[in-house]
Amino acid sequence: MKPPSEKSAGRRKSRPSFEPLQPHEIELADFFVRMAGILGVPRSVAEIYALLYVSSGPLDFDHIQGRLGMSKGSVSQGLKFLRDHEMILSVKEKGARRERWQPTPSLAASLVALLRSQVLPALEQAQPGLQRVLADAQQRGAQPEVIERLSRLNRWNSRALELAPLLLPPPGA
Amino acid sequence: MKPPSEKSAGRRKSRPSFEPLQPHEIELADFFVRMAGILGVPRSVAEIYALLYVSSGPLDFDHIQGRLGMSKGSVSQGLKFLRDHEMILSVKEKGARRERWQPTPSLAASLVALLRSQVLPALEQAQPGLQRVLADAQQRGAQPEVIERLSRLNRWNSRALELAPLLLPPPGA
DNA sequence: GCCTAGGTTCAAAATTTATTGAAACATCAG
DNA sequence: CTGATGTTTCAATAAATTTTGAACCTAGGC
Repeated sequence: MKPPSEKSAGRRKSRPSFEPLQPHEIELADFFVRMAGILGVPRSVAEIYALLYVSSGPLDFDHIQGRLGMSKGSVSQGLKFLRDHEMILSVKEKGARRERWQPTPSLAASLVALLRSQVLPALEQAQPGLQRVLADAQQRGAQPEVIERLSRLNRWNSRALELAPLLLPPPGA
Repeated sequence: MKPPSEKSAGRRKSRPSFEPLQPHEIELADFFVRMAGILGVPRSVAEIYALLYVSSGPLDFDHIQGRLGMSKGSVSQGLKFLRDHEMILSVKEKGARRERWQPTPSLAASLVALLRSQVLPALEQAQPGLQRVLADAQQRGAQPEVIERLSRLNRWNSRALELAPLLLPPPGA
């Protein structure tokens, strides 16, 4: 209820008002959205990443929300996803309360981390089940053709699990 | 309305009645469903593939529908998808009307074809857009950091397009 | 402690995607 | 041609996923 004592001396508080995405920004966002779609990553996440990717400096929460015109919830969840997959970094300025975000230096590394997080758990979880399916088939005296298929599947799974830590190292390298 | 003249001499016509999936079949289906999910392939498609994969001989439309308990439409669309991506082969017996299906010999090749069909079009379609975004940034005198990022993205896209036909050859090899 | 800027959570709403089933189509035997 | 079998199409429905927004935390300044 109290009227603002200062007009707008530099720290605006009420209506930040961000401009909508420019055509070139939209184009890049479309690209990221499409690519993300292949991996099942939601549109909002791709949009956030794209915005950070074309922006010169790190952006804070409100900028992202404002420029993309998306809800707080989506921005929060999107940043969480990108953080969890090591696709963005926070740049905290000393004495400042807000965090500001920028893309991780290597997009390649980011993608690898992303794939890793999707494929690895599936492979690991499948391991015992696949072995059981093969054993079962052998026990039942299934056709050699089927046994062969299931064996190959098992070998693949094992090899993939062995190779994974080499191709997709967690922290060090 | 006419009563069956023959009891069940071998060709049953009214109630084929297929048995539901066995535990070991379900386990394998779960694996394929999970993996397919990563690539955005629908559950029903993965289930069909899994069933063909554990089955000894080729299966016809009705068997697939019956054992998976899914609708005609889903089976038809699923088979179309698998056909289009060269993941299954039809084995037509001479004189028989129905087609019978079995998985392509190489699952690896199938997966490659699948990836190809998802990623390549996206890369191709993105090419001009990405170039435009980069040109735009240069023209606007954007930060060197941003220019560098966009350049790298362009180089990647180009290289991926060059490599694609080598890694993922369409017919011959 | 108390207040507030900054951010998270999560159930409900909106949107997207997959599945169904009835009608249309195709192909072959007679 | 006719009738039956085998398959595809596609609008309607169901299911899964994403987005929203309001309530709820949390840390830091006073």
